[in-house]
Amino acid sequence: MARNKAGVETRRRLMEAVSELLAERGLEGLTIAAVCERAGVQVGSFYHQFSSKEEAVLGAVRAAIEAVDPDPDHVGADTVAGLTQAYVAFVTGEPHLARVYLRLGVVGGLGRGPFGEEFLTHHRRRVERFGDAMLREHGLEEKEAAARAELMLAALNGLAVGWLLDPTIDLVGLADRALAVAGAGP
Amino acid sequence: MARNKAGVETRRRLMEAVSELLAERGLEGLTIAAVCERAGVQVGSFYHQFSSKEEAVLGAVRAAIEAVDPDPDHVGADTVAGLTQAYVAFVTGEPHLARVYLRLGVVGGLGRGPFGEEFLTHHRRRVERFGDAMLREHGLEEKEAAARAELMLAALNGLAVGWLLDPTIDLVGLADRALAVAGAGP
DNA sequence: TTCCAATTTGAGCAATCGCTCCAATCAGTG
DNA sequence: CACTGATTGGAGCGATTGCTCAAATTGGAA
Repeated sequence: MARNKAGVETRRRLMEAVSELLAERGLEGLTIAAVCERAGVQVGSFYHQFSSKEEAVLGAVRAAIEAVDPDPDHVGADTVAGLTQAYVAFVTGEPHLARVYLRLGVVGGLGRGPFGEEFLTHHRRRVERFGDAMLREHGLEEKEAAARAELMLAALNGLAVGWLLDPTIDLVGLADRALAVAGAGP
Repeated sequence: MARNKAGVETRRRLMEAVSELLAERGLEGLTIAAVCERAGVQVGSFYHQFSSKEEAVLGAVRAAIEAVDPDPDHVGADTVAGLTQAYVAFVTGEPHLARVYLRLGVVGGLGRGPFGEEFLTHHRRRVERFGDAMLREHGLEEKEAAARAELMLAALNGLAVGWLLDPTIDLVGLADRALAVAGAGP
């Protein structure tokens, strides 16, 4: 067995190249030719490993989405502040991947390809975790916590969009302000 | 004068076709050929009216946004509630164009093509109008009003993203909530 | 009517892209 | 070593795209 040792390595290099180019050029600029050139591999090899461009991208996207998650394994309890900070850290730390991430959310949507589904699932899970944390920290009824969580996450996503567009805005300060508002409430 | 009567009509039909196809197929599926076919016009005529595909798309999105602008001519005074309602109306009334609009914001950015610049300019003007309205309605110092305006707009953009992704969320209710919070403040 | 600038036409260019195909090569296996 | 399936190389296909350009047409202006 193990007759595919070389194939595994090629696949890894290709995935790495996809991630890098996704960060550098976005989804638009990602071409098979560029991926193969960076991976030091020919087109034929790419299609021996992946059935399509989409399939390869999806793998890299999943990795980018998981990078947003401060606690991928669901151990320990989230805090609203912790989740907020993690999100801000992701956006400022990996702005290019954040852009791709948000782009999948905007372009995608229900029934708009595998990207949208993937993003939606992740989005809902994050809202839920924000809601749970709010439920835990402040004594709120479930519906109120859910609404605040949805709004809080919307504010963070919107701030990320704004900051990617115009890096001079005070992302951290505004996120803190949103956090304070979400805690106090009307 | 008025030697360009026919040209004006052609331009109008092309813009209409762009809007329709943007709604039907999104930015990806928008081709010059399809636009021209729907407008009943040849490709050459398109390029006599617009210098590029980008310019046409930008015009269509701009028109859709201005269609719901409560005060397009900058006379009179905006209200925070009015601006908020206009944005929600745009998103719910023209969801496909709203998606394109947000997409321009996410994909674009400073030095990322004409789309980004345009979006940024528009975004800043909107923040300013929100800020002015807040300054007028509540007695806030300028910096505080600006910060609240930025956060408010971020929340609206984020809510739009969320709603486009998952139309079951209560966009209107959450926008109202954001409005209330922005008015009350910390 | 004559004129001319605005407008329209539509074939076609140049570039790009995802992907196919098959021969050549490589490396475990028996 | 010989065998054989996995892997690689790379030319190139077929389709699409945004856009150009020179010639024809149109219709107000004088």
